[in-house]
Amino acid sequence: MSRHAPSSGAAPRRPGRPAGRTAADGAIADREVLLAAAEMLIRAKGPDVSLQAIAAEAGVTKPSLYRGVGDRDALVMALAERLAARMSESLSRLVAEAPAPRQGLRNLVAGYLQLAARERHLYLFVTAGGAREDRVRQSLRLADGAAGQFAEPIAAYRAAQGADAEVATVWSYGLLGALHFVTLWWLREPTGDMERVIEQISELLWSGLGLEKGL
Amino acid sequence: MSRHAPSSGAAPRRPGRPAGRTAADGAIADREVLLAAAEMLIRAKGPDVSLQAIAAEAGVTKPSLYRGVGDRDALVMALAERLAARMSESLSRLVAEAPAPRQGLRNLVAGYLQLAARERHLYLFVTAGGAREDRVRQSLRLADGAAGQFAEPIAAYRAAQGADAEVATVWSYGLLGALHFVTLWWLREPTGDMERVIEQISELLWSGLGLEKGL
DNA sequence: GGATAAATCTACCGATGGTAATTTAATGGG
DNA sequence: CCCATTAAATTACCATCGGTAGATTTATCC
Repeated sequence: MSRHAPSSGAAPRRPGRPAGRTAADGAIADREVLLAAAEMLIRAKGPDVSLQAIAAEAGVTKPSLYRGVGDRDALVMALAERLAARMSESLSRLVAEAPAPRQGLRNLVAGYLQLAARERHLYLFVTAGGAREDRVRQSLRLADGAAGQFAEPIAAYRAAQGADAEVATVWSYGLLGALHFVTLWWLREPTGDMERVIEQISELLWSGLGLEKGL
Repeated sequence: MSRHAPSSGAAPRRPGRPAGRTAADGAIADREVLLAAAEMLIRAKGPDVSLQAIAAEAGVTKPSLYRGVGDRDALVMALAERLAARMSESLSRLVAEAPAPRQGLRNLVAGYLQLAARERHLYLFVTAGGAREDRVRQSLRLADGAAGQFAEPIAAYRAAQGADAEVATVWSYGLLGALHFVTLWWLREPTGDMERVIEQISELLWSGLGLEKGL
């Protein structure tokens, strides 16, 4: 192992207040360092890393990790917010640079799938977090962050059309749920080409089932 | 004695092979008993029950539970299959008795939401199962069971229309994902009336976003 | 320079999933 | 009829994990 990080070995760091750290000078900076280390380790080792391993990766021990970011739920929450922010930025840019709304949706779907695939471990870590917390919250952590971003333009459009803008919240969760499940399915069975999947789910979200009969 | 809940006390049941049990006579029946006890306890105590508690509820101990149903993943899987079967049956009936396809979709959505709400604990147990298994599989357990049921009529309809029937799989996961997230959101925040939510998500799934601009 | 506060680590706890070793009863051969 | 073997269940245990209390060292302040 290259162990480009403090991992474990090195200086066992005897207990006690560290030299050169004044009262509340690094508390916030530490948090970023800890979260970055967590992301790094999750990318490397997968979504089932222990808090001890994360702390070690950051060069500290569990209690310090707790002081920095809180319990495991807080950690997953923080990483979910980070990832949601990155996704929101990336996706909204993709949508904005599309020539037409339909293309915007397609770009959104494509960006979502590709980003999730690229950040596979992190995506799974934040969407299927630990099991001892509230399970609803657990499953919606990432969605909660993104739903607000989705709801705004939907509500604006509906209002402009004179239609019921109340659909925005439900539609946001519905869209994210569809994206999420298709993403999971794709992560598990990345068969065929992704382009086709992107086109297919885009078509569903854009035009709906529109069944005339059957089902 | 009815003792529908051996829970803990009662006869501590000394070790050893039980009296009156021949070789492979009750192995399969036992499995059903164990699963029923698990369902019962999950309904009563929520989705975070331990294997020890489930075993105790069934009147046995952990190793017997293992012999009967396997490890925790196998347990969640088995209960997911049971629930998926119940939902499929119930939902397909609701769809079948609808006068028109659009009403069928609405009935489907309504049935899904209501069943999940009624079986809240069980639903959460099978959709947000333990954290030590494969996370993709974990999140899709229930969906995997239902996706097949959804795919068939979708494919049939598309084929009848001369359209690409390959969408069936992706659309199934997309639909289930949308239903799942809206369900979770509703379970967490059951505000307003459910009828409105049902109508809203049905509209999205039937007609799509159909945005002319924005997002 | 000594008391107090802060920051960190070591050591531990309780619970959990999972397994090994043990105990009891049925089964089958002599 | 008795004993070895096998099946089925329990008890006892292990490893790991999340989380916390207590010990330990350094900075800060009077």
